[in-house]
Amino acid sequence: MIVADKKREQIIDGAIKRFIHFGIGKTTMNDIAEDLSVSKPSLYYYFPDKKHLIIGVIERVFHDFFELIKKKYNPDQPLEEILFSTIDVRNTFFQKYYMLRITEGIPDLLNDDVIKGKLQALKGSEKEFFAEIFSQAKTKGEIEHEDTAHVAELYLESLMGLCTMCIMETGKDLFPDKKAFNRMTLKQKNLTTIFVRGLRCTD
Amino acid sequence: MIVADKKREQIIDGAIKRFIHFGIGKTTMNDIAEDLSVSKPSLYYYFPDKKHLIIGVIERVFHDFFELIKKKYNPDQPLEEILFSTIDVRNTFFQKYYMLRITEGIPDLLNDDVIKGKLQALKGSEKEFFAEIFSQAKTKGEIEHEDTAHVAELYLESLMGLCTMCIMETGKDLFPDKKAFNRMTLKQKNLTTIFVRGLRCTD
DNA sequence: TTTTGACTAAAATATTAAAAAAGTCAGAAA
DNA sequence: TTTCTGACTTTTTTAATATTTTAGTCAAAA
Repeated sequence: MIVADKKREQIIDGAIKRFIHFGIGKTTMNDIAEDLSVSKPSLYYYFPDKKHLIIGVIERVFHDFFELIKKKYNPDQPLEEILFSTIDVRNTFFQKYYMLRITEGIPDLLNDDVIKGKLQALKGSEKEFFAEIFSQAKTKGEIEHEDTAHVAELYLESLMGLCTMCIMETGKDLFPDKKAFNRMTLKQKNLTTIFVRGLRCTD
Repeated sequence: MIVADKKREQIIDGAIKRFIHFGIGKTTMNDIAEDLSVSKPSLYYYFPDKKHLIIGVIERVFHDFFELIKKKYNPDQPLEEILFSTIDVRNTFFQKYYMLRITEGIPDLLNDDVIKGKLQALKGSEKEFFAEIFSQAKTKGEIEHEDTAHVAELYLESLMGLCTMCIMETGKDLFPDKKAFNRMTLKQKNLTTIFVRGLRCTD
């Protein structure tokens, strides 16, 4: 990694700190620049606009997330344990970076095509990784389902769906409290247990 | 049913028609009154305020929904078939009454305590009914899971979660198109298949 | 008991001015 | 040449206000 890239990463670090504390909408480029004791045009030297800085942040968070689940992944474990472990990692990240989600702020951040595409691609990567997990489990004879890519997609969407339900229950852009959060994790794990059993049985 | 109640139901009918077409937010009490060729105070004779008229609409829709799934429910069918049937009914209603969902309009309709309580109660009824479905399947020896109430809750939330994912994919308050809608239904059914198998297997 | 025209009070909307933030650029510093 | 900055312009948000629309009321009629 060259020096230039290092600086870029530092800016992303600074942005993340601000975003976590105040949310994307309430953070200005000036805030970030001041935190780093540089001028605003410096930021624009590394990022064409705020949107691309946000994309940098998103990429970083996902990258760290992928690193961690890959590091923790042990194909020798039973499938259920593997998935439980990823649920814990995912939810730790979810909690830590919750403020990034809050759409309040940038008007239509989620409607932006570039960001939508990026998120789509990252979701694709995650899907691929999970397809690999299910494939390995199939190779080990732990499950009997054919289309692992399809299964991975269904599984991930179900988990995310439960997560969204949890957020809606809490009430829009309120931070879900510890209790609601644990209930969500439990539900995700309960679904995982039934799901894994369902993949095991053929008939 | 007395004449008074009949009039009340007619008002709800009129409100539903408007709501379906323009959404709750864009519909005024005057609009509804004019459609029915009565004066606005007439509406207020039957409903203390707009909120209670909306509650009346919600109750009606859920009532019709429950009537239909109960009518279609045949305990002798395999569990999977029963659940498939309810998915179809649910999604038909979902599509028909989608405009009721669009929160755009009445600012914090979903944050209102009375409406929240009502929806909670109705969701509770649905949960109970599904717990009954799972209990019956258990009695028939089709599944082996103990806590049917818990299973019902998990199942329903997973389905709703997939639905929410579909809506988010389409993009906020845009009506999901036929294709996205069918994809959603398919996912819900695929999950159901795996879920039912998962309940069948003990280990 | 049910309905209404004419009313008030509250809320949504449109308008505008002021402030804040995004983004640019010529040129300095490394 | 690459990286950075002060001073600038343009675009967006925000705040303040006037205007319209809508919810909800009430005395009285059907």
